[in-house]
Amino acid sequence: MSECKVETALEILTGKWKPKILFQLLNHKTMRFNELMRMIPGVTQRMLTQHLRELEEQDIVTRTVYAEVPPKVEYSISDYGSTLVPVLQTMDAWGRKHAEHIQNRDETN
Amino acid sequence: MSECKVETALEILTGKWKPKILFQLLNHKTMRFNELMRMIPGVTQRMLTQHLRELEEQDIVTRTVYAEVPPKVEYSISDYGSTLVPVLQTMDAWGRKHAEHIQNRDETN
DNA sequence: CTGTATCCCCCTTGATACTG
DNA sequence: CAGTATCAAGGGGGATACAG
Repeated sequence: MSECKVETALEILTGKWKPKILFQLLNHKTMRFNELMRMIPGVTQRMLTQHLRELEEQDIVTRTVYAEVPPKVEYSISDYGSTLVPVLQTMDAWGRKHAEHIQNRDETN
Repeated sequence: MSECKVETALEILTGKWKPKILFQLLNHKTMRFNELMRMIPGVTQRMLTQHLRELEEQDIVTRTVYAEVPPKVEYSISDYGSTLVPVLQTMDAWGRKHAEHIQNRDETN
């Protein structure tokens, strides 16, 4: 690391619901708004909309609106967004090890 | 990713000054409090103390106090904290590519 | 179904002064 | 030198109601 761009990645992931959104979209490939609401316990319409908009603005998520009644909107990880997958996997793997670390530390008390 | 532990890693890195602190400690191996203050423009004593304490609590950073007058305290990345390095490198690498992506996107406007 | 619009609260951060 | 104490500000997030 010659100069720190970690924060650039953090900007994308920072937001209470963003990791959860990405997790859902990675697993289901494409999802509608209500589907995301159902799969992410506790999120409100307001926050889901806001975070999806931010991810869309950052080219991570693709938003597709179908001109139908009732409205239908689908979300998915963009091609560019998929470049984040290795990052997420690395963080996820470390997070698992860290959970063990915490447990070991607390057991020896 | 079977279940999302990305947030566990995010908890460690979340905090306005934490990436900067880790970046400095990785480059200099061991640093005193004032040295960190000088190398991190804009940080206040309060925030530097607070974030260092959190990183210490999470076993990422080691704090060594020397019983001298005037006081001398040294900070460094702990052995366990060094397991974070690959994560930081992955994020940093992606951050660089993302910077290019942004630039290309804006140039074509 | 897929959102907006308001209002409110809390938590992080910052500014500043003080201390062993 | 390496902090702590106190107070204030700002923004992220939540609750609720409304709309195309």
